[in-house]
Amino acid sequence: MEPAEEVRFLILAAQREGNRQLAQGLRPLGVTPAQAEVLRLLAERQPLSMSGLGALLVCESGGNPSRLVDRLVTAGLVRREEGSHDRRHVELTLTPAGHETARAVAAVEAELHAGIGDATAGHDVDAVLAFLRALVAGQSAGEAVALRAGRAGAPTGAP
Amino acid sequence: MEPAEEVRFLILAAQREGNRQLAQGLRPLGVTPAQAEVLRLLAERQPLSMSGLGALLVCESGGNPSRLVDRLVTAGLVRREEGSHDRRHVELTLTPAGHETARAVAAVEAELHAGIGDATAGHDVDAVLAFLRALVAGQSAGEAVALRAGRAGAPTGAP
DNA sequence: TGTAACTTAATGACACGACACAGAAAGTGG
DNA sequence: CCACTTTCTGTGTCGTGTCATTAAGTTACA
Repeated sequence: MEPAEEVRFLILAAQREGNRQLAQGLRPLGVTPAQAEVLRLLAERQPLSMSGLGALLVCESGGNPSRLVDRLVTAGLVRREEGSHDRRHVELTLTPAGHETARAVAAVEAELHAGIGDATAGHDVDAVLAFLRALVAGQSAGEAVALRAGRAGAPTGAP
Repeated sequence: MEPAEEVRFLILAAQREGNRQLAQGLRPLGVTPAQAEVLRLLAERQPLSMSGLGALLVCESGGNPSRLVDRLVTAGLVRREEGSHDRRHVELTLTPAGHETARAVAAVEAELHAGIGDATAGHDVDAVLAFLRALVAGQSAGEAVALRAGRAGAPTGAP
């Protein structure tokens, strides 16, 4: 199997297994991995509009996460209010229950990250980070990661 | 952002963008990335049972890909026949149209792999492969990749 | 032989994830 | 003030992914 193909399949496999593991850890909290990402993002950058949230989400690269947010509103974790000076905008904020859940999510994520660190001990993480950053440079999901990691703007070759 | 977390998000981003790109390339053929994986697998290892296929698929790590195969049967690309000596088994084979589509899929994949090679030129692919293999070792999707790549059996630490 | 355990595939339920389209609200030119 | 364009959000549709359950077929074993 050619290297690029194996990279592709390994990335797919890692995403699937990581997601499955995260979903299992989050199940007691009653949220899914995608919902958890919204909660963590709001906890850090509240308030956000729908499209502002969409630009920062790594899942759901394209359009609007309306339906994703819908379920969080229904679950009582997120508040959705009309913007005051522009009624097209929506102001998304966490409810107290949402804050609580976001803290629990952070704990589950920390556990997962520790597992990743253990499984890959002895490997050159920086080389892997550089490789993956180059792979997703200039694509919307890649930009979202760059924004989240504080490497905003032009990450590699996009002016 | 802590390294393990960035690895997690970059893997998610890479999977999403890669899938989007592949889906776009496959659209003229009328198949999705998941369906393409089935076609390529059958082209190489025909015939396969439903669970045999499931064990080799990187997408859909868990159970049986019945519904995935269903659509390929409906599209006339895959034939599904009852096993002769065990009627629980199913024999999956490609139709002539399926063979034709599988060849076209291979061309689209080659294009994607070339793009991956270009985007990551100058990086140490072997280090990345080793990292990712360690990350998914012992998990079903990881085993599937190991089987497909010919590194069957105990890939890293699983006896 | 007869039945319990196991394997295999199908299916129901729920939540994504991507695309395309619809519709309201703000800004813009005349 | 009125059409026109742009921006932002909501929604329909299709195809996964995952888990749990069901049903049918086969094997093991008393």
